[in-house]
Amino acid sequence: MRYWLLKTEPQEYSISLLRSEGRTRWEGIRNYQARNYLREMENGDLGFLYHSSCKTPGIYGTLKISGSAYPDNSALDSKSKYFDKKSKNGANNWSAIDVTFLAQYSKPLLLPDIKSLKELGSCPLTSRGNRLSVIPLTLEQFELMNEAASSQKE
DNA sequence: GCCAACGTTGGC
DNA sequence: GCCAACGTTGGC
Repeated sequence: MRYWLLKTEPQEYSISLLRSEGRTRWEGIRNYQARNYLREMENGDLGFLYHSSCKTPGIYGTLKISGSAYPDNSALDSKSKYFDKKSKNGANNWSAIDVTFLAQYSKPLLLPDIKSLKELGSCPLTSRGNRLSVIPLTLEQFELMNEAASSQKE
């Protein structure tokens, strides 16, 4: 069992949309390191949903990985915003995976609060210039952040 | 294989 | 909107 943090911009795909849909395809990853992490994911892994590029970046809820990675066909679709002209059927560089909604925090754990967790140790989320959209976490990091998020007052 | 130019990400 | 940081591209 592994633990992950998945980034999305709320205007792109929000926690409330994931909650209403229940399950979605996590597609459009166009970074090799992030893609490699998608391929390392296993059914039942747990993750956070993080919202970036918004007024209040932070962790908004939890999700579960469903199944394992498969080809991201949006790379082949010239009408898709994720189209990659270098990918072809049979030579598609990119992967997608399904995720299932678990919970939405009543109050998100915002980035300044995450940075204040000294026990977090080194994490790509809080290191300088972080741009990775799929981030692996240790069990300890996951539990620390989950408890910090769950124990927040309204 | 180096590295400058360019594009993108993401916090502020 | 700004800008630092980073990944990718492409000429050599």
